[in-house]
Amino acid sequence: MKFPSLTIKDIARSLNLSTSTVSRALRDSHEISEPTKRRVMEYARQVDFKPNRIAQSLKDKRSQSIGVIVCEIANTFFSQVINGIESIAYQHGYNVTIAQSRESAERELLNLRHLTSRAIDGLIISVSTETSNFDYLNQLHEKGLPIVFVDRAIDNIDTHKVILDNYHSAYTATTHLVKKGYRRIALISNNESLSISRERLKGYRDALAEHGLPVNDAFTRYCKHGGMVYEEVETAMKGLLGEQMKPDAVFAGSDKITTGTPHPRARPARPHRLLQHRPHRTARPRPLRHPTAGLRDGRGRHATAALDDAIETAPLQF
Amino acid sequence: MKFPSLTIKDIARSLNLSTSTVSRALRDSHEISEPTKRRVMEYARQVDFKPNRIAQSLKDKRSQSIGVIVCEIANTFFSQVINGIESIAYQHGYNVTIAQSRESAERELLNLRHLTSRAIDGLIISVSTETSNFDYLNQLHEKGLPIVFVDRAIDNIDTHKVILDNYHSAYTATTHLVKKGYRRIALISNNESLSISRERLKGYRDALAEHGLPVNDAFTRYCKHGGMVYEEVETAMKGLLGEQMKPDAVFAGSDKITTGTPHPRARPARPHRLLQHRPHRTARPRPLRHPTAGLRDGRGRHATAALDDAIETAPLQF
DNA sequence: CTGAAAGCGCTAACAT
DNA sequence: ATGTTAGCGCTTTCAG
Repeated sequence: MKFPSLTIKDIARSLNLSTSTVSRALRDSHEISEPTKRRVMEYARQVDFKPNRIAQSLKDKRSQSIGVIVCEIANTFFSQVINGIESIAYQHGYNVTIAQSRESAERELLNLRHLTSRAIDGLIISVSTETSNFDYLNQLHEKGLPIVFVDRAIDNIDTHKVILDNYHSAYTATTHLVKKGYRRIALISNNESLSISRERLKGYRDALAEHGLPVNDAFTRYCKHGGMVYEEVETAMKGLLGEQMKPDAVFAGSDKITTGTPHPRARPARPHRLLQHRPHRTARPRPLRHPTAGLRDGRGRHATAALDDAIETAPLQF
Repeated sequence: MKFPSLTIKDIARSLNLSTSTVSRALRDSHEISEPTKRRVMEYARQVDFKPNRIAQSLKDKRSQSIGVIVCEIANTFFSQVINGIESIAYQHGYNVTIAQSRESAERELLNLRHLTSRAIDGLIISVSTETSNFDYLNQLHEKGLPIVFVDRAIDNIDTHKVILDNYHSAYTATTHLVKKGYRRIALISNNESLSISRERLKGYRDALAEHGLPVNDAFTRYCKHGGMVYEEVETAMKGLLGEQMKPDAVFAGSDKITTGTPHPRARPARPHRLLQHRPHRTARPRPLRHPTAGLRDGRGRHATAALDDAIETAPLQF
């Protein structure tokens, strides 16, 4: 805050001590006598002294805050993720600063720059559907910024990732449709570049193949914005219905696509079956390649440990 | 971030200039010659220089970030509010740091202390159901921290508030039930101390009174935690059903109470009618009593203006 | 055990 | 037009 708040200097003056003594006393240093400590602590309590965290950050290059970037907060999935993150972060004295990419690679980059320049101790990110250039993230990672991916990860960056078992879930979903008797199962997927899309695609294709069904490329349609733009889902659906052999079922690759999938106007040979993708949760944390040894929290725990917790505990029920 | 990132000093050294010249050049000051400016800018771009915002904050006592405290992020209402806030904040170069009170006054206070000590330029808060002591908020307000209340406001603090027309909505809802022929309309309300509860209660009572129905105190039950705790809703409902003259309809005072209201096991004389409270939106900003004149954004706009925008544009559809 | 002084990175008043 | 210096609030050598 910018309004006059009292500082260590003020305390020092009032108590006729040096700032360093006050500083040390407040941090309960062993090199300060008990009486002095008490005097300082007591006085600090009285005047409700709060150390300026900004100054502390400048000094020891830690901000005690972690940045979170998701496509959209008002998305049940992500708001729950953020809930979990905030919860654990709070327990460890961390602040959470959030930003939305709105599925735009450009905004994501701007957010990234903004957050990192404001000094975050770690980053939790679910990349936007549009993101295809990972240079900046890679740079940050190589510079040692602890990064945790949620849901949408980047293959080439070797760091902690909390992701779903996309492959098997898609496989199971597709198999379900097959067992129900559907034969021409289409897939409306999120943007191709996303790891989750690729994995789900593979599960879908494998399921078809293993059940002796043909894998028709025309039956896979992509939505660049993951269904955020209504038209793209409509286009995908219309495209499918324009096929000579129309699909008799559609596997919608994600939430937004499901809810956005337009009701087909053209009457299909058989009513369409929309199956929402609800993968199981799997967490597979891997050791960080860059341990960033300097970063520890109050308990001496590695800073990234807090991030791990944050993610591990997030209620990823999708 | 804590890893070595280059500073103005480094640039100055490389370019054989003084740090102040570099600083001024980067901020496009008129007192720097064009050639020098270009040289500095160009070099800064090359090495991807990013000013340390922490240092800037320390200098000019502004953090360019606003704090948001809500009871819970994973609540459609609030996640949408936050969405709007982040969106506008982003446009104005502000960061958003969020914290959850989880309807606990204690956590709220801790969050408040944490956020303010980390220097936020403004606060947007929806107080917890539990909050009854507003001293700290008042203090902050009097110190000049710009505060905006969302949804749940505090009467005594005279600042911007974005609230719903609780009175009329409750009146309308109750009237609706009356017109449907219900006569013994109960109210399960959020905690009594909340302004929204009081206003809704008033609307409910007035509607009953004006339609010639008795206002029975036993027909109003409160949930301290606004329905976050399942038992409290159950208790309230059981209490109502335990009345000699059971209610024939229940007006649930908020989202969480609606969704949490247990199905009555006891068979009522007539099926219960749950009506969810969906007030219209009204924003009634009032001029700040403490203009905190020093606070301006890049465009010279008053800092609180940004906060206003943030709120004004938030999709408060409830 | 306590104090003086330097420094984190940046800005700005004050020289030149 | 550019450089010198001081200072934001805190921590931390380094000296007493």
